[in-house]
Amino acid sequence: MSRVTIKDLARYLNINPSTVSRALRDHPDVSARVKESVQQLADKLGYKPNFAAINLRKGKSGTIGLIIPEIATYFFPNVIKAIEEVTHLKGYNLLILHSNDNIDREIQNAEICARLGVEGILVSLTKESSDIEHFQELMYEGRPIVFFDKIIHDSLAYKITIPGERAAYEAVNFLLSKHTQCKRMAGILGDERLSITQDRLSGFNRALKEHQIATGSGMVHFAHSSIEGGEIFEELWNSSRRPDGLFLMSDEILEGVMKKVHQLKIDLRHEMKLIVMSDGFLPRLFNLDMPYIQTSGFELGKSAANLLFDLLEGQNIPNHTFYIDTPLIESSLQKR
Amino acid sequence: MSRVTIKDLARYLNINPSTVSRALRDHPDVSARVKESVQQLADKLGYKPNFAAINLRKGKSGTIGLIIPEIATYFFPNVIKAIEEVTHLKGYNLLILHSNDNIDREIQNAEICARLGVEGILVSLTKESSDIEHFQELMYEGRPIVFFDKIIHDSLAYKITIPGERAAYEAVNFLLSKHTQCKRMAGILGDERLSITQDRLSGFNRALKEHQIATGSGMVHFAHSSIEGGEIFEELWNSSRRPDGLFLMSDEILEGVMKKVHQLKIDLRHEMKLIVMSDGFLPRLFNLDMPYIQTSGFELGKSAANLLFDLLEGQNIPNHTFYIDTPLIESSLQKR
DNA sequence: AACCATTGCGCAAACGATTGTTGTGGATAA
DNA sequence: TTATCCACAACAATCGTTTGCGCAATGGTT
Repeated sequence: MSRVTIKDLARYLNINPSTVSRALRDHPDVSARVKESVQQLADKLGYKPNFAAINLRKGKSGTIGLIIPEIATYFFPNVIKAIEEVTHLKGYNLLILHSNDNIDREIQNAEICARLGVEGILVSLTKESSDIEHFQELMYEGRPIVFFDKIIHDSLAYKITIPGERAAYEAVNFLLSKHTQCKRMAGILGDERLSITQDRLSGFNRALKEHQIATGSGMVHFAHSSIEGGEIFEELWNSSRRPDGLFLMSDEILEGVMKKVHQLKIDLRHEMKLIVMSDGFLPRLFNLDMPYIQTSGFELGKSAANLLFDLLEGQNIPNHTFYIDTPLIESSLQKR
Repeated sequence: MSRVTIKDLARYLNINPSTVSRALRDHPDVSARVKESVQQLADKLGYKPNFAAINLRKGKSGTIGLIIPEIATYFFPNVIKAIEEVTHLKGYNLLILHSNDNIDREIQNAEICARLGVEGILVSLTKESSDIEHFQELMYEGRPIVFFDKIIHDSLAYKITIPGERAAYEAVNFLLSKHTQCKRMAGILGDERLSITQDRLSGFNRALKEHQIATGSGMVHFAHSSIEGGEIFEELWNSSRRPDGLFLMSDEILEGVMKKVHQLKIDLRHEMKLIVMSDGFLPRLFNLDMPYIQTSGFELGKSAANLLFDLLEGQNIPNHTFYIDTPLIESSLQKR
């Protein structure tokens, strides 16, 4: 592909390719005179190193792989952006593999990472992933892997996620305590198979228990899409036992709920308090006086990428599990 | 990186690497017996081909590059998703390079594509890109490039974009004609440097001219951020010559406007008609009876990727400029 | 003047896979 | 029996770069 090679330069200058290589990499064994002439010719002829050859020779690819279950969501674009920023800073390239929430594609993607020789991998699992078997091989080969966001808790791997239990607890606790004093809490969560759903569910339940509210039937619902989230909200709203407090675990669910709110022309203010786990975009978009737990995809991506590079640089990191901060924003009206 | 190589298999079976290679690729020159034993051993030892070696030998990378100015927007996540789908279908990998709306990074990214030997490139330009000089070299080398969305019109390259002039014209025309009969139109557009802004501006002006409305001062504004879009809206709203029709060229601007609408508790319905160019997400989120021109990032991404692969497959494509469909949705309430 | 250390460069072997050419043994045909 | 052909594998070169080693000059030290 790239036209002019080191050999070409060498031929042209009547010197050995090895000298050209060293000259270009500023090796001390090469005289300044030669270095200069090589540089000049390289510039003139537009020499571009061939990465495939370098990778082959060095056994490195200068690339890190990012495997994500979905792209077009509230969360992942910012994750990608942060990761891209870090990898670029470190002089690496980013290969993005999309699993489309499909375990088979995830396995394929792990394969691709192996074949391409990516040096490290960042993974957010699909709903369908119940283990990380398919990454074992990569890990045996000593390639650092960091699992983030959607993870398997009881794995030995490095992982970094949102402290879902704590955050959900805090959220629900906020609605149940002094400020708002909700009496009848409900929650709409995401796919049951996801680690983040289970985390947040635990926190939700702990808060209810602590406030001595029975975690009875009909209080927790799982939505598998934004639309289903809206439908569940409608049912809750029309229920004879309409809750006065509602916990939503994600922006996707909030989206569904808000659509229903608009569609049914509901005025929530005096009827039902909402609290969400969100990056803040939707809450601030509607300019509602809504509390939320801020979950930053950007921060998570950044931390995951930094952790990966620490590992790549050979740092010994005894702790395998990390959490990022998730502040409670009491109102989406307050400026950040 | 990958542990076991063709050489290892060959040594183990006491045969030549070339035979192993052919056996694995099902070459007719290899007997069934040998093929089978090679396959078995390869499976058992978990042989994985080394892409760097293959790339080097074949001069191909199996990778296509995607260069985009921004990730976390309304538009690009869906573009990426579509492109990823197509490339995956074709058995290629996708390398995503982020220019962060910075011309220097864009040039860097072009470089990286060259070095890595990507086989084809998809590019959406930054605001700062005023030419495509930095892609010439890649094009000389015969690597197909497709520019999409944010392009340079008077370049000879392959390009595919939204028919912004037509679409904006249609949008404004819609507000000015029978249904709504707006009399005083204004427009909020994006960064003046972008091709898509200029396109849409032309369409806007043409529609005004055709309806014999002076395209006087104070009617067209350029917003460089979502927030600025909101501020311009506020000014327009409070202006003594408040427009009764408003054209917004993107979701980013609509976002800013809607925030203001909520913040100022404005009821637009009888005062000001809006029309937007949008992928439909925001209009449907608010459940407003809002017309919009649908601009689908997904469709654009898909078409761009397909065009690139047509080129890669050596098809002769005389036409260099393509447009995607942008239907007028008369109300965001109607189901799609 | 003989010696040693340094400097600067070439040589050649890798990295892992592919591929054109050559070689070998056995079957077939004359 | 001998010439011919085919099926199957081995050989070797190659992709572009890197790197350990060797070896000539060079210059400085006794």
